[in-house]
Amino acid sequence: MTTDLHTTATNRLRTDGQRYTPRRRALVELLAESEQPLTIPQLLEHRRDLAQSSAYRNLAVLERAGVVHRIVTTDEFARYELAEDLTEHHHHLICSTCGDVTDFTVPESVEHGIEAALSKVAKREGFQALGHRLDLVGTCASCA
Amino acid sequence: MTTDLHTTATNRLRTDGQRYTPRRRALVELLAESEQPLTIPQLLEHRRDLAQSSAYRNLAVLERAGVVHRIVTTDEFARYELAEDLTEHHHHLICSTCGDVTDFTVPESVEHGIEAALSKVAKREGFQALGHRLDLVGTCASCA
DNA sequence: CTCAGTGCAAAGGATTTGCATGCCG
DNA sequence: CGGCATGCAAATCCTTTGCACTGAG
Repeated sequence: MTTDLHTTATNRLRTDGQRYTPRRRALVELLAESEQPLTIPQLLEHRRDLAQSSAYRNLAVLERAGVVHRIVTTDEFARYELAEDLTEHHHHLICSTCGDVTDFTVPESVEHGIEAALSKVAKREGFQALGHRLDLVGTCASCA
Repeated sequence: MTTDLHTTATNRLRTDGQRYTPRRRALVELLAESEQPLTIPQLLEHRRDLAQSSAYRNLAVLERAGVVHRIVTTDEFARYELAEDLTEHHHHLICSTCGDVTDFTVPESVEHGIEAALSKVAKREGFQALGHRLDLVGTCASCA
């Protein structure tokens, strides 16, 4: 299961002509262990041996290969998480005060309703849908 | 109706100890006329007489006062739109290639399902919900 | 050897801020 | 007059890039 993740990562990188190096693997592991998207400073804090510039570069490579996903909230840092298809489909609680992000899921039935409505819109607009994003914005427990 | 918008803006700014100046009004008018969120370069292009720094400052003031809302997509610029309660509740089609944003709405029934599911999650997490955000991410007609 | 990956330091670029001036109250 | 709003230019700070070095094949 965990091996699968790294195998998938290896394959996707290879498709993009890239290698799955120790640094890149470290980043993927950190993201896999975390239950919330992480900023680069957070990643660097967990693994002091990672160089900042390489982290930025490697995350960009991983994103191009479709292994990780970059999300931008309102605060100054971008956050990274594993690509949607490597995790469960989930949504984000975004704290508008501190910018922190927490994951959550909604019932299948709600998902279906959303999907149906969205695909209708996409068709109407000539938009090629890749996925949707449902976030709940508010104030987290610690900022309240 | 249009007057209402400016009256509301005036009041919200006043609450925050701010004035509704001509520059600020110009920004609000531009956003109200547009059917999609605009970046600051776009705003400046429409009104060449606005200074960049003042635009940034005024939009920040307007955001604090709850008159406009700032959204960040994947491209380098932040975008602004009127605050949710000054417009219809709507969602965004976000092009992951060019970063452009288009508005759309979904049926009431879908909205209700979403709201119900989200308020349940919020309660469980001790999260104080301010609103939700549902975006469809993909490739727009002109980038396809 | 070759070439991608890495780290360091310097550069980029959207956004913010300092400061002098202008204007509303 | 007093203080906020404005414009210009300079400063900030996340992110990207140049360059020399190291390591895998």
